[in-house]
Amino acid sequence: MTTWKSIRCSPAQLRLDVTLCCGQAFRWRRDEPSGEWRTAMKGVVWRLKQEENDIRYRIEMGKDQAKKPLNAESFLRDYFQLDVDLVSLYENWSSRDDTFKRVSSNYSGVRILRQDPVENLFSFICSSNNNIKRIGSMIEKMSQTYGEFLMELDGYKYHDFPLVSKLADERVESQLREMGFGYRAKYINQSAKKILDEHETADWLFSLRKLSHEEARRELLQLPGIGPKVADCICLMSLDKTESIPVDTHVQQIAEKLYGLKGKGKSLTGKLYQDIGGHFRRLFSPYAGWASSVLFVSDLRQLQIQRKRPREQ
DNA sequence: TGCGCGCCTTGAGG
DNA sequence: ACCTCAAGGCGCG
Repeated sequence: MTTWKSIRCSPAQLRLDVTLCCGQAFRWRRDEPSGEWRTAMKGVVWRLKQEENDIRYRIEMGKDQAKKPLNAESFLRDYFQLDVDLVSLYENWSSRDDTFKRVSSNYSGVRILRQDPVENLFSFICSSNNNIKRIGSMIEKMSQTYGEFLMELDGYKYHDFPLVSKLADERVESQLREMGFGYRAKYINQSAKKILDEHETADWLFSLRKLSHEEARRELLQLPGIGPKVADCICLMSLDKTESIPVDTHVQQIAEKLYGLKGKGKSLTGKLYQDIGGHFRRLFSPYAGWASSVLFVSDLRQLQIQRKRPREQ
């Protein structure tokens, strides 16, 4: 039986509410009324709660899931990259850029997760021309359908994220289409097949951590449904490329409104994509991707609504 | 090679 | 009812 334990960690170093629902991971859910954040990973259910100076945590295991030993604390330290001192980074970025200083003051504790590349990759194939809310429900359906069932907790069924081999099955494309995935259904199925065909196992994805940003990016771009932006998301969020800057519509708007960077038209050309990334890298290196994610969060209307909720009652 | 354009699915919000 | 937009990618000219 597991019990609650805690890791010393201030909200300035990590804010669960913003970090877990700002569109980098899509399977965390807030449980009410406990206020816990819950998800399934590595064969167990994770329960987290933010306290004043600690992150409290515990894991739940199903009956036959004591297979492999799992050090929960070291997993969480790795997943949240707690060795990275976020407070120092904010100070550094703020000292180098007044705009960041002003904008970030309302968004402390926004941290890049070190995710599983498989989940990260297939989640972000779903992200194209889509919104965070719907991406979340799509990933949820995918996990319920193809991921291993772990256990039920408080009436909710928890599944691991699907194995690549499950997503490579012939029937997956039509099934995902029926589930409302649209044109992304084909990309998911084809990318899964291609990974297994050309690289034997999904371990290949983890091996990209050892490559440079440019090399890893070039590999990812070979997969269907993965363009420059999604490749940079994967590089940043699961492959340790801290300088990777995914430029989406939000980052583009911030670059234009707050930093005066704009192209000739309103479309995001390859040149503008590189200019924006280059500008932020000059400002915020070597953790430029982390800094740009803070700016990204500040532009999310979805979060601004959520932030007001607790005060209204 | 680089760029601009239309198209691709769905569903929430205006 | 109709439009736009949402962490875009692809194929074409």
